Amino acid sequence: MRLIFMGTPEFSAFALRALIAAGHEIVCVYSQPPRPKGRGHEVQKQPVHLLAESLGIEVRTPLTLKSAVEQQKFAALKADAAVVVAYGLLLPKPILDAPKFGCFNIHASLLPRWRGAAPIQRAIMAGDAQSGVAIMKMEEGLDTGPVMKMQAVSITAETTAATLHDELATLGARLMVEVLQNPSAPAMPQSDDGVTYAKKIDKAEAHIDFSKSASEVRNHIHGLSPFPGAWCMAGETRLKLLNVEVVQGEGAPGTALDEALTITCGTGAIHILKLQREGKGPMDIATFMRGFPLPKGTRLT
RNA sequence: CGCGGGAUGGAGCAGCCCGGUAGCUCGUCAGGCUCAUAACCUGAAGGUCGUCAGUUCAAAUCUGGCUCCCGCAA
Repeated sequence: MRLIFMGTPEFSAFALRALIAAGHEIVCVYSQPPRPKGRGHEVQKQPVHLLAESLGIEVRTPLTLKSAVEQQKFAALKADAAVVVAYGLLLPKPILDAPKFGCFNIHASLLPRWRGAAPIQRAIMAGDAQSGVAIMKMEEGLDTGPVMKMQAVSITAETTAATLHDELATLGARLMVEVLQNPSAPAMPQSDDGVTYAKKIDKAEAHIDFSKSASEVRNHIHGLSPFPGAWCMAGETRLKLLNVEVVQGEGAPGTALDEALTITCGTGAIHILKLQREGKGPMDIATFMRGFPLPKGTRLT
């Protein structure tokens, strides 16, 4: 099929690769414009932008799709369908209606739970037992369209935002390819029950609160791992905790019970498995301790 | 020109301020001890101290450029 692809981050890139591998013709890619970011505030192109460019596909980066001009340019592509994955712009009705079969979206949650911006992180942070991917036919509302295909995956004690992201990106890409084999198949409207919204992650949320239960602390850390990364202070040094496990133990919240960074929480304790100190790369706990010993009794705040 | 930390044997760090031929923890290899061990003992190998230039009798250590990594902030 002649497809328009609209996406921005790495999550979307998985889908773009899969669509191309499935033999679809990508006539144009829409992505968020390059923005100053990172150290030095250098202007950087988005992952999907870079991928499309390397494949020789035309890339458009409009600031909005509300203008009639952009809408005409979009319609002029005469696409069979548009695939939208974490694009970052609202699609006005004229855009949604332009492609022959409409616009299809990959969303990383079991809709209607976790509509919105950060479904992967929110599912883990909330302690959900399951997450998943939904392919929906897009409507004007925020992630409200009828679902064409949905598949669940389980969230375990080891799941982090990174692992779930990759798993769902791969799964979502596969499901989208399947849906496009029969784009006019019936879709199931979303239930009105169980609707929740996944708010954007606020940096202020990333500070670890050891007074919560061990499993809550773990969910918080894993949901934000590795980005933006849940953190705490060890004296003057900022530590980003990446992987932890819940273990037995009690004491004043935030206290090291041993030399191996077992830290007490409100109830129970966590054992740190992987972390990153400011200015350094991620490290497993044994390696970290060789160069940065934290004695028993150390308080993390 | 957003702010800042870092680059030292395979890994993680110290040493740099107060220049003088490199140290710690671990790993590796060999041997020993032990019923046994991620245990313990003994010994060994392994580094042009990121890179280029400068200052100096002498630079990991001081000065300047470059490359790469990371934290914050956006």
